[in-house]
Amino acid sequence: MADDGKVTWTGKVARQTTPAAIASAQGASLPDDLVCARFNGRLADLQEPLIGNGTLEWVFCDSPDGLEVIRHSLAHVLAQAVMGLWSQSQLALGPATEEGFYYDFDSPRTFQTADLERIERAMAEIIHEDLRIQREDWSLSDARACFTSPYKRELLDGLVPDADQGTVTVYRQGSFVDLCRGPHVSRTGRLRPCAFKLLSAAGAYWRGDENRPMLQRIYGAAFAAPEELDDFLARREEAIRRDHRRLGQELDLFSVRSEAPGFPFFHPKGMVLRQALERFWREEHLRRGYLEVQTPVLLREELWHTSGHMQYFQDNMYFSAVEGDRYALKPMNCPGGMVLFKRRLHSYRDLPLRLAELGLVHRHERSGTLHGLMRARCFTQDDAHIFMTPEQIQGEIEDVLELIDHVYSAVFGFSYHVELSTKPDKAMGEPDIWDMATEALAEAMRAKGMSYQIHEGEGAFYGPKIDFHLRDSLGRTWQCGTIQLDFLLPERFQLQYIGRDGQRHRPIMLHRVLFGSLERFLAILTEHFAGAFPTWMAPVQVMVIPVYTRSLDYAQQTVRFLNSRQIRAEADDRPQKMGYKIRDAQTQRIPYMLIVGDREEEQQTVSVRRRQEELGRRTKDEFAAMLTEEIEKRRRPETALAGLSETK
RNA sequence: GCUGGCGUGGCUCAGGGGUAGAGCAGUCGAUUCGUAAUCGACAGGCCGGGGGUUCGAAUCCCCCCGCCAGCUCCA
Repeated sequence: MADDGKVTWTGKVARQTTPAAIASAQGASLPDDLVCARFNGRLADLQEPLIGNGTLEWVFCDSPDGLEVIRHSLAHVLAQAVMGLWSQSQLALGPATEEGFYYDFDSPRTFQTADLERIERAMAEIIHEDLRIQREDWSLSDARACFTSPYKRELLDGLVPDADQGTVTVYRQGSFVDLCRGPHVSRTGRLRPCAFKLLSAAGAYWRGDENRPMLQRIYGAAFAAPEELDDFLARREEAIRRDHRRLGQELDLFSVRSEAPGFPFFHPKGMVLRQALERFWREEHLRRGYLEVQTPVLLREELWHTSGHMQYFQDNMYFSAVEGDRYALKPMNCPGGMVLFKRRLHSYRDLPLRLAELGLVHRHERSGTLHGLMRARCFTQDDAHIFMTPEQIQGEIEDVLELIDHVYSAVFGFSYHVELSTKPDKAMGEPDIWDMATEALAEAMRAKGMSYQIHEGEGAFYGPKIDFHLRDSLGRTWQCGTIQLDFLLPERFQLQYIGRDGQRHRPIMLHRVLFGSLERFLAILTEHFAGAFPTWMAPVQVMVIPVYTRSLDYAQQTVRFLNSRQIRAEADDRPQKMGYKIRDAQTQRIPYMLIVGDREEEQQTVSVRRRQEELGRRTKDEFAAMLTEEIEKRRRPETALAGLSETK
């Protein structure tokens, strides 16, 4: 057997032959990193009797499948450890996850952070004992008799037992027995080279249903090697350092206060970021034939009946009553766009009509879901509603796809993937309309040669959508842009245009956002750049730092010079040493520092420091020209990791 | 919303029945210094809010509010 995982074995398998036996027959002892086997495409334990002929592949711990099995086995070790410590606990479920594993318990013990360490030690002991992990086939009735936990019972009831044998698989390690599909590593000692760490304990609903009991879930991270776990933990630490709520505080960008939970306040510096983003957004849209509009935030309730929001979105809406009239705060911009389209009769010559709006929407979000700017109760959608004829659908979708690609890839340097979200359970309109709209979106993506995944049942209530998920510098993905094709709202609002034939026709509408939410996009950028924004966005682009107090006049003169060239520059006039001010500017992620002392003043130059890098002396004109170009081209830092958060 | 944890000066945190502390930031003064923290003084808090227990509560108990993690939900 080779250790590269590619070696396969093909042949007739006698009943009761196991992968382990085959490996032994090949004359090798089982290597430590062999996790399990894949027999005819299905994962199997090393000790599992194989049935029929087929191809056997070895699965090692460095493969995705191998790692998943290891994590799953660790979940069992966790369960065994918890049962050993608190035997009154009942087991629910414990699968592998993206980075590790978890197990859900119903336990009289409320797990505390301090317990995690204790559990970890118990787990290490179980691994040290090198218990055999035994797979067993049980009859359904035996299983029912053994597993008294209501959760296991429910799982048993949901299982369709093998039609002939009526058996379920059970795994045993020492005194611990768990109902499980498997596969698992053959002995707990096989987990020894792996690295794991228990991360947290928190509540989780049984089967993810908020109407069912809440269990306690213990999360762990696990990797095949200690270095990978270290990497993972380091990435987690970095994510905490970059958290936009923390940077929002440190860089004085925004805050959410208890006076308005979920409704963010933007500070002057945060406002500069917003405006930079908005200016950029307007440029891109005006260039592409969009017209900007603004629709009211508060509209009469009647309108929301027409749009279907009262029926499908009411739980997320805020209401108000004045002079006996009932109003709703808009949770979406589309109905306002509809009203605008209807303000007069349109000709086919007006189409496509692209109405763009930076619209502030309000949605009631449950308190536990709020998360800084990422999840707020009001946010600005960078919306557009494109009204068009059927023939224009394809071209319009393609144009939006291009716009989004330009902004994500070229300007911000994000990679992204695309999903097509289809009809949800709670949806308005007929299935054939949905099919038509979904197909049109798919067709546009095919025409552009884009690959996409299907996201079943995740569409909006009025139409299917294309979702854009971008990947940030820490490898996390965020849903931002969407394109939604809507045949229903134009119908409900009875939109019309006069066609070339002189007859009235119904337009079709495209909803789309690019950033999704301006606030959330800013949060993503904050974390992606670790607060070290590209110069064109930076709240303060240049900090002029006088070396001596006597240099302050020259520093202020330099600031005025830069301000007159539309550069956001400030002078640090505090009576502090230069190093102090440099450190401060660095901490504030200001992209450029200009050091000015006697030498600079004499020659009318500035000493340029770009973040940590000294660029030497330039004339003021040279520096301004260089910066203006960088700003106008909206150049971004070499890597998003530039100017990191740590203190030297 | 649910489960658990947490709320002490602008920020980060110590104190856990005897009446409030540090560092940073701020103000004032001294220091004139060349690429990541100069020194000193001063000022700043009804210890999230409301009830209760107690001679006495930041500290113990109850109820609210907010924040954090996870679940559920989502741009």
